[in-house]
This record gives sequence, structure tokens and C-alpha cells, in this order.
Amino acid sequence: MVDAVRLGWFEFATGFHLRKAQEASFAAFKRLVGGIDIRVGHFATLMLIGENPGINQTTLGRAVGRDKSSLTPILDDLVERGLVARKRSVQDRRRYGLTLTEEGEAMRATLAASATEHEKALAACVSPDDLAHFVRILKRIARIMPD
Amino acid sequence: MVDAVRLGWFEFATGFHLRKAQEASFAAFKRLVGGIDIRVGHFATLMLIGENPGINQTTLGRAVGRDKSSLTPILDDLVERGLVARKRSVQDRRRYGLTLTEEGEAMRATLAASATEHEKALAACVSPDDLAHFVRILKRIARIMPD
DNA sequence: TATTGTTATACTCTATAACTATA
DNA sequence: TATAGTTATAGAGTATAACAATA
Repeated sequence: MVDAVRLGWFEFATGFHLRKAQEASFAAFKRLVGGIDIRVGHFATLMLIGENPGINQTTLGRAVGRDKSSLTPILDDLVERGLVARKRSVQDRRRYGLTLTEEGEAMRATLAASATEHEKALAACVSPDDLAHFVRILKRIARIMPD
Repeated sequence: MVDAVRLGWFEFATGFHLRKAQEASFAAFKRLVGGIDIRVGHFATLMLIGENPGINQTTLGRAVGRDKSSLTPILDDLVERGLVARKRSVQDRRRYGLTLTEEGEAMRATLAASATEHEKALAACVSPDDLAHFVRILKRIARIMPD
């Protein structure tokens, strides 16, 4: 049974469609990397450590919009799997500098390939001309809305 | 301490910014309706029942992208608070027809006002010319990505 | 046999608060 | 006193599976 549901006001509710688009994109990405045993939170963490070697957990948390305590189990897992190394800073012994191991770098390359695939799938929804503009709007929303 | 974090590849990762924009929009909406004791899941449910009187739970779940079992506790709460009425269908006694009570309708009107405010806040991030196009892209992503 | 809705249950993700150790 | 990171814990939000009632 396929019932037509009137969205009514929701037809134009940006927040509602933002959520559905995000969920769809998320689900598609999960399916894409389904063969690789890694979660999306792990993915972002791995990519950002690769891009910012020596970054600490608090800074990393701010970048992905999560509390530092939320990152602890993710990092525990990545370290245990030999993908990330925690090195205590000599200048400030409270901090750990995070870096990718060789294996972590290899995993990052593999995941980056999946991510590129995923971007291609998104490109089927947004013309190349519009994509940059689209992402710019998303960034503006993320930056401005909280105030 | 404000560290600059290199996003690197992430700079262009649509999915990443989609998530951050969705979270920012969600947080802003929560703050807006903060005075009203209602959650976002409840909000969508209330709006869609108002727009589709007599809708059943399975159909409603499909519209919001949730399993029917996820809606049961939400509906229990809305019914207990006198906002929604469950009426067993006479044609098919397995189904309940969902409608808003008078109080539910009043709540819907109040929430719709908040939602309109929220859309105005979003309009500060997307020009009126672009907004319709932006939402169209979001819908396309939600429709196409899962395949 | 299939479907609607409920229940029991468990999992993921996340934050808060209290803690240790350093500064 | 303040900060980096960990631990314990709790709360959303969600899905899966088994179930009862009905089709």
C-alpha cells in the first residue's frame, strides 16, 4: 500500500528536508564503505588526524562538533586497531598528540576513495555548477544558525 | 585556545557539511521552541497528523522515515497529553486513525509560528532566490541517494 | 498468510559530571 | 585554579524481533 502523504507546510520546511537529505547521504555512505569495518565517527576522526598530525583530542572534538569525552572511545578503538598513535606531548604532558600510523594512512587512502565515490553519487543530485554554491550555503547555515 | 584545524579534503565533503548544517538548524529550532515542552520528533508527527487527518501509524512512519515501532511511544505521549486522538478504523480494525484534538490543533498553530520564525532565521543564510532551489536539491538528495 | 500496532529489548551516539594528572 | 583526557553513567533516539489482533 502506497499512501500519498500531504506534507503541507512541511513541503517548504528547510530543516525537515535538511534532515532527510543528511540521513540519505549518511545511509548511502555507510553502504558504500559497508565492506570496511569503520563507522562514520571514526571516518571523520581519521581524516582530520591525517590532515592535522599532532592534533589533540579537545581541538579535534571542536572540529567535529563533539565533546572530548565522546572521542575517547573512538580513539581507543582506532589505537587498538593500530590506525592511530597517541604520543604524550613533552611540552605539556596533559596532552596527547594524535597521528596516523602507516596502517592508518593506508586506511585513510582507502576511505578517501570511497568518499570520492560518494561525492560522485551526490553529484547526480547537484549539478557541478551548483555544488560549490550548495556547500557554501550549508557552511553558512552551520556557522550562522547557532547564534 | 583557538586552534585552526585544517579540514583538507573535508573542505569539500558535502556529507560532512550536510551533517553540520542539519545539527545547527536542529539546535536553533530546539532553542526557539525551548519554552514549549515538545521534542522535534513530536513536532513532525503533530504537523503531519494535522495535515493528514485519519492517517495511520505505518504511513506516518514512512513519511518521517522512521519504523512504526519508533512512533508508538511518541504517539502514546501525544495522546496522554490530549493533543492527538487514536480512533480505531471501522473498515479495518487493525488500524487507528490519527487526528488532532482541539488542543492539538492549537499546539500545532503555536509550533507553526515557531517554525516560521525558524525559516526566517534560515533565510539569513540563503537568499530568497536561492532558498527554493536549495530545498529542491535537498529533496533530490533524499530521493536519489538511497538507490 | 499478511498486515497494523505494541512490547521488550538492545544498540548507537552523545553529553554531563566527577575524577586524575598535569599546568 | 585551570586544562587535557578518562571514566562512569544516563538519556535520547532508533531498529529488530516476537507478539496479538485482525484481515
